[in-house]
Amino acid sequence: MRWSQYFIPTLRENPADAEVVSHQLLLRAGYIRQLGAGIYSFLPLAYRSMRKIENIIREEMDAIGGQEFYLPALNPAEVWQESGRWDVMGDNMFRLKDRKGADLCLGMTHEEVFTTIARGELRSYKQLPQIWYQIQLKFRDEPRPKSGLLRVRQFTMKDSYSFDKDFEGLDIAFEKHREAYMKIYDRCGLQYVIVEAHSGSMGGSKSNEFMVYTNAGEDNVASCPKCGYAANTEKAASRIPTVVDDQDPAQPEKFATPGVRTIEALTTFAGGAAADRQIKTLVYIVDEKLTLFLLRGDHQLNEAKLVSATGATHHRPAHAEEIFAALGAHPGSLGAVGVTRFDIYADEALEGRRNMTTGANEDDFHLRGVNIDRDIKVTKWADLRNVESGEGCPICDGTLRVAKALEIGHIFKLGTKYSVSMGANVLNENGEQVPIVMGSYGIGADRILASAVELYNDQAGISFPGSIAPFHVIITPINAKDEKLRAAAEELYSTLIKRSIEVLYDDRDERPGVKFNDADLIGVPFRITIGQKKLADGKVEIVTRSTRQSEDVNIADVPHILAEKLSQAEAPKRGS
RNA sequence: CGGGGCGUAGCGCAGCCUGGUUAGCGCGCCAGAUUUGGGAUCUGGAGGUCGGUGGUUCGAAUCCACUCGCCCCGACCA
Repeated sequence: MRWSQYFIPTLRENPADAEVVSHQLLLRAGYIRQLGAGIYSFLPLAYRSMRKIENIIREEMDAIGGQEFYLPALNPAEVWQESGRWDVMGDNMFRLKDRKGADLCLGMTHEEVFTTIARGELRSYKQLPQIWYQIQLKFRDEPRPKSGLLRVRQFTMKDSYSFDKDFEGLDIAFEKHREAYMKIYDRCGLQYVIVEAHSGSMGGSKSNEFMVYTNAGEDNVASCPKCGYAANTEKAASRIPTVVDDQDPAQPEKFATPGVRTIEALTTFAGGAAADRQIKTLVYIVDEKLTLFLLRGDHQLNEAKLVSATGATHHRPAHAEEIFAALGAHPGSLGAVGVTRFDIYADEALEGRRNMTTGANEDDFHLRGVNIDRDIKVTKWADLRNVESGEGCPICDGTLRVAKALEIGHIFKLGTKYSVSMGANVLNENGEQVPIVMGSYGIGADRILASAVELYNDQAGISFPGSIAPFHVIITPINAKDEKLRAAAEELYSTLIKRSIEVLYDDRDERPGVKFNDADLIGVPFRITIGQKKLADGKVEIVTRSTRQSEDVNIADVPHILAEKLSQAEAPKRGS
């Protein structure tokens, strides 16, 4: 392409409301423009990169036997009602009515639609296994779209679904996807880590997320440098030192704690207790029911773990009035001793603890000498605690560190959740109807683009990996009006096109500085600079964007030197 | 949803508090000239219902009310 005829609206300054670097650079480099909150237009450069990403995904999915479909984004309510997710998805689902008043929605994911096809067409175990996929738009009415392409309401996802006759088959399909995903991210040049994850509204038993470490991410990953354990903190476990308690009195003792409202305040209050000798009582409304959650005073509740423990569809912290009505005290004086009317979930770190201090459910009073086994009627013990940096690895004797990360893919073992609720069965070898065992696997293509920018940028702009850059090379003649330069550039341009090298030719009549800066900004991996002096010796300059290194080469050698550099850049390298 | 902030030319901003001629500045854009190895210079131009609606006032970008949109911080996910 000739730059003068191609639409690359670069910006000199950062748009004011872009915070994260990928958002700033994609805007400045003329890749995207915003239409609304979490809604972006992809301009030609971005769309070229997106197609490359999609094709890499396509090739790797095809390589594991995936078959590409294209399903509707517009879905009738019925299929979602059958699976039960019409209600579960809540406000995150875009809903609409047709002219007859029938309920429809925009697909957030496609388990339901694919399962509809499976149950209609798959009859026998002999037709299994199947891996079906599509690359398509997903719509999610996010509570808070943010960070440019990182969190949007409409995005492109490769979603695939595996159908097997049994769980052994699912294990194989899951492993195939895991391998395929690794190849995809490797080919896209991303550094990533695979972590254990929380399955959320997808359901199912096991899931892995593919994460890119970046501060722009919204997840936290706990990892052990020693043994390689890695998990989303929504799921992560950790090892913490046991606290040895003193002998407790025969029964809890109530004592006045005027004005003490926090764990912190009670640690310094005369007659109080250290935070790890306190029981923190949190009150949530879980699927309409008021529920208590107990943690050690110095621990934080992880709400994803709350969901895992309770199986909740909806949850929120209870309001102070609701709490007072239920327990007779305000936050700051709450406890679970003697409470029987409500479910009580207790964190495993509290097991066996005694001589603890907690609220007395009477404002300005606490109880000490509490023995959990004796004094509190725990409904269920569960892991509720948020893992923190510096805690012990659950697998080895290493130390965990917690870091921000962005989710770029997620693979789930669904099991029979959808096949059972929607009636997708096949006949097995014994002639029995059995539910198909399913898996579901997603990759956000837009997030691959954005995370590549997060990972590969510098002061001057984007530095895309060769495999997903919109162009392989840019030709920059120093002076558009110099006939010799122009002729050399034109000739090189058509030569490279003939060699199938994707070339952008900056034929604009701009000053060299403008062209160099624009070339750096948009992130083309190689630049060929053609200037008078070197051209007089038959030479041009090849500049590598990522390293900023340049070398002078004979103009006739450019095509094969470039071809070599490009094939090196394309070579898959292990990312994690 | 709760909390904070912002809407003035394509982009970045000033003006608003304390209402008063034709609403400014930088960048970008158009024309011409001189320039051409890291975001040139000069000259001359184009471009704005000041997010919207209603109100107060002789007079509103400016004050008031409502409303829409966007960004950021906390609970959701590719």
